[in-house]
Amino acid sequence: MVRPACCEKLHLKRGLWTEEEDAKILAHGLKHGIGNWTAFPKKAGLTRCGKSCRLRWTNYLRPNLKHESFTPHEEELIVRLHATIGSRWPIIAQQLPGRTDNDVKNYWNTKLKKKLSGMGIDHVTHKPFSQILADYGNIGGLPKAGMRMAIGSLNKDLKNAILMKPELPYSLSTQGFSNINSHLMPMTMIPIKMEPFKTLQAIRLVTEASNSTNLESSPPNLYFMKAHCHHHHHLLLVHLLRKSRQPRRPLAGAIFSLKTRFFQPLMLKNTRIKLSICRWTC
DNA sequence: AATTGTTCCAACCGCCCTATA
DNA sequence: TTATAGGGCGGTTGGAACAAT
Repeated sequence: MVRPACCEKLHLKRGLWTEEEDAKILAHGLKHGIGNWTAFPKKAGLTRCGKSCRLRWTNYLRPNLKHESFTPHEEELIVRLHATIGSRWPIIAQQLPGRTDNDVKNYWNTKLKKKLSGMGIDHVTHKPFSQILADYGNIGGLPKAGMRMAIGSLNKDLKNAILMKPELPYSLSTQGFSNINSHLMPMTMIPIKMEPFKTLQAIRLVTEASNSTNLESSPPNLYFMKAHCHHHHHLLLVHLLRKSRQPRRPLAGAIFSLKTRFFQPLMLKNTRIKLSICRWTC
């Protein structure tokens, strides 16, 4: 059966929203709920496409949204999370009550990128420019320990993975950003309240792996994350075997636990790894 | 006061994944 | 299994507001 077209844009209004249109969305959304966005504009008496209505609602009109400026604490959280998982704005916004992914993305693009650059920090790698230059000078001389390896050298690289350092080399204060050399702190010293960051780190690693793995043309890729669970240290080794862009074909892999010393099968349904999967691996 | 340059953010675009028929 | 719609997401843009000249 063929469904009606979702976004027939011909003759539909675009651009900035008027107060009258906002009032219609609010009145209908609060009274009847959202339901199907495609059907929403007609029910609410709007000549916009459903996608446009959804955007207006989620980014501006829905209840409990904050419209005031970002606080220093929110700034710091955004930078830390971006350093951990990159531009996964919906996940970052989930940690900031009342903020939307669009808010966070805009704030990053207009303020925080410049602020980091002004501090001499690269907003992509979150490393000082000086360190990037130094690393660049060492290309070819250092192994990519802990990120990529052959199966035959497992023991040596397990050791490297345990010593893996966190990615963010600085912290932010209420007065601005300040460097505290926290990159020298081993992952095991991160307080227990930082657990969500470990989970996010896992998302980043697995996502990077899934983006770069090609079974046909390159050897299997192995990626590490370290995690604590019930006072036992586990080294989780995610072994990705399949490029995930193939629709409906799960990403196959395995995790290795230092506690059990066994590989366990791991199936990742798609590249956009959800938090629940990473919690399962812990 | 007029012009030009810059900043900011709401909204759009296009791609992707999932659900459904 | 395939085709299609719905919805989520990251990147980008248009234009209003503000600042500088």
